[in-house]
Amino acid sequence: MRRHDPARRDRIVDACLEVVSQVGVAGTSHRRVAAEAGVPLGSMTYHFAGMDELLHEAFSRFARTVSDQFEASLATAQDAEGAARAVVALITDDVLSTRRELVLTQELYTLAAREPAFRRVTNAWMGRSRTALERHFDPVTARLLDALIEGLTLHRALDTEPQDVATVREAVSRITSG
Amino acid sequence: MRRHDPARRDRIVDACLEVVSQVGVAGTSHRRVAAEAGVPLGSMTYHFAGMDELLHEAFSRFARTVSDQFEASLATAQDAEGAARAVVALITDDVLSTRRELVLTQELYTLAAREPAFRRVTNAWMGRSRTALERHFDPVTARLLDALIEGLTLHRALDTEPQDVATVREAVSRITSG
Amino acid sequence: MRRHDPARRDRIVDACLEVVSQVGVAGTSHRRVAAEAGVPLGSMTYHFAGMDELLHEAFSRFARTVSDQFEASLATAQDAEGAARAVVALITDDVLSTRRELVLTQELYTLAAREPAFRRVTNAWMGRSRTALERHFDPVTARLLDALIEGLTLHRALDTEPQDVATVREAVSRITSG
Amino acid sequence: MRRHDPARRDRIVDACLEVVSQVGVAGTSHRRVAAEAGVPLGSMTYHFAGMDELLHEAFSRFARTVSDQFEASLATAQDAEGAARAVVALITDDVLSTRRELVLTQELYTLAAREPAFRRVTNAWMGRSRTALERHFDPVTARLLDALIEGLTLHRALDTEPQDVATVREAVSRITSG
DNA sequence: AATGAATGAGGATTCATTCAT
DNA sequence: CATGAATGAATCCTCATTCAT
Repeated sequence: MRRHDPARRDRIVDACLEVVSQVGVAGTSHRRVAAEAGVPLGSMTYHFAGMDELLHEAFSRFARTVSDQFEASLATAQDAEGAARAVVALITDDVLSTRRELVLTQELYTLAAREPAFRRVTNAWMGRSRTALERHFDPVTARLLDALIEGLTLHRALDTEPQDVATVREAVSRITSG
Repeated sequence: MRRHDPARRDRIVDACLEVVSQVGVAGTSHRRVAAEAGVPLGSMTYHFAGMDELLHEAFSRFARTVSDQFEASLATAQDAEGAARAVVALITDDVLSTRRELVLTQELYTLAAREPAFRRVTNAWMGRSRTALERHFDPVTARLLDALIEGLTLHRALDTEPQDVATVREAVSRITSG
Repeated sequence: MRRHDPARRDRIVDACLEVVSQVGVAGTSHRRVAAEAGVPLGSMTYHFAGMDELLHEAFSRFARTVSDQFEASLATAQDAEGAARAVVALITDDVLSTRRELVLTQELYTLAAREPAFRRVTNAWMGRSRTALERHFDPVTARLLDALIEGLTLHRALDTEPQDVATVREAVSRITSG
Repeated sequence: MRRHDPARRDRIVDACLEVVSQVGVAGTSHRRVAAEAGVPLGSMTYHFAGMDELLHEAFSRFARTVSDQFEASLATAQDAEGAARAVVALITDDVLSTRRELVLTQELYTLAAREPAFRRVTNAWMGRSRTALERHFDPVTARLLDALIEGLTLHRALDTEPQDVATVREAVSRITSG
């Protein structure tokens, strides 16, 4: 009925992320996304050529969102020490501490591990992270820090026993005082 | 026809890993695994209660295999320095350097991010890695090293531009000389 | 091919009754009904959420059809005596005298014995029968007559040796002359 | 292991009735009956040629059991008046008042409506009932009473609103005082 | 421009039955 | 004598996609 619904595409993309976070890429179907978005099933293949296109758009948005938060966090730091504190905070509090974002990140990496199109998404994401870090650290340290953040965040999220902040602080300290 | 085929379960599990590495958990079906293993479709749900049980067994085997290689690599090291070299070698050469293992690892993490049963698999894996590292490093360093390995391996695998060995060596050095 | 086929639902419902009458609820499958209706298998779960919904609709239609015949028969009666004659005729000639209707009635009762949703169908049916009878008899007699019809019809249908009309007439006479 | 387990057949038959009462003939399978009886699946086709044979044996036993109770109830009656009271009691209290027996009876009738082999079971049952009634009533009354019992019992079981005993008593009175 | 109706392919799973042991 | 292992057929259902409107 509504002739022009420019928000519809957006709504579908958001719904897609929600569905993926709930049932995984494996369980995500046009039907489920359409139901979640409240749009007719026929809309799906009208707006998106296929599941791959939809997933690509959804994960691009997801990566950008998380990346924005990362940049914003680091932007507040005045010096390297402040940046290090921001990094520790990011690992221990933020982003992937929520189940939803851990799940979506992993789903994206899984796609990236297999398909180049999604690897471009993760590469852009990693690129932005490093650029943000390079405002406070030298390129090598930035790269190492980025990898460390990745590893600590993941292990922290998967681990059953909680990792204390002191350990994270120690790790960041060792990498940045190279 | 063949009444007793004790190796059949094993063959199905191996076939499952192969299929997952090719088309992902999302694309893995009883049909495909059965075809890959060369067993009738009916065998699948006879030997395994469902897809979940099969995936669990498959990823448990995968984790154990990779973990064994990890332990074996570290076991040859005579001292901390040798262990550090082994770690660098593991990141730059071994295990996940192949696409197949990167893909399977990510698929496992994705499942672990959502389902506790698979998190137990990753936890056991992480536990064994740390124990192996603790034969050469103190517990905190072992834990940090483990996370670093994770992050570097993943970024190395996803990155388009190859990461040089020197950077990895530098990272390990910083973490272990804490 | 045919985009709009509004009669399709109806045809499936009719086909379902036909299949049930032939092989019973136990032997009724989407496949068989689809084949009988001449529609693709995929249509089945498109038009009906599941077997239960289809059976419910089919038996609702069946009950209504039989109930209509019952009402029509009684409507022609001018007085109680005529109604009694109509009842005798119903038991000895009509409705369940055919195998198909006996079978379907029993299948419905079997479902009703187990599932409340189908019991609502039988209750509505019984309600209409009694209302029709109450146009000629007092409520208690109507209720007793209804039960008697049920029992005589069933026994008549299951019995190997044919029951004579005189016996049925005698039964109706005893109940209505209370 | 146990070489001789003569009770096994019996146990399977009982388990079959239990399964049918729970999920209907439609849902009864060798697997379920085997599980209920605690016997290996292979036993099923060893002891019984097929599902039909098993069902036939099970329902024969069921009919005999219910029939025995019927006879026993009537046997205590000293005269026609006592027999009438016993009949009222049977309808209002006994046999089919329990869901399980209603369900099994309907399942049996459903089979009987379609297959002669099961009709022989119901015929034998009806025959015994009438013989029992004929010890107190003339043949025609016995036959009518039998049908009335059938109808009242079924309607009582399916009806949502409870039928009072007085109505049943009235019905029996009208039929027997013919 | 947008969609509801429709469908064939493929999904997991359950099944009765067979047969070597 | 009895059964556990095995399987191919059939089960219901979900799916992405097509197309007339």
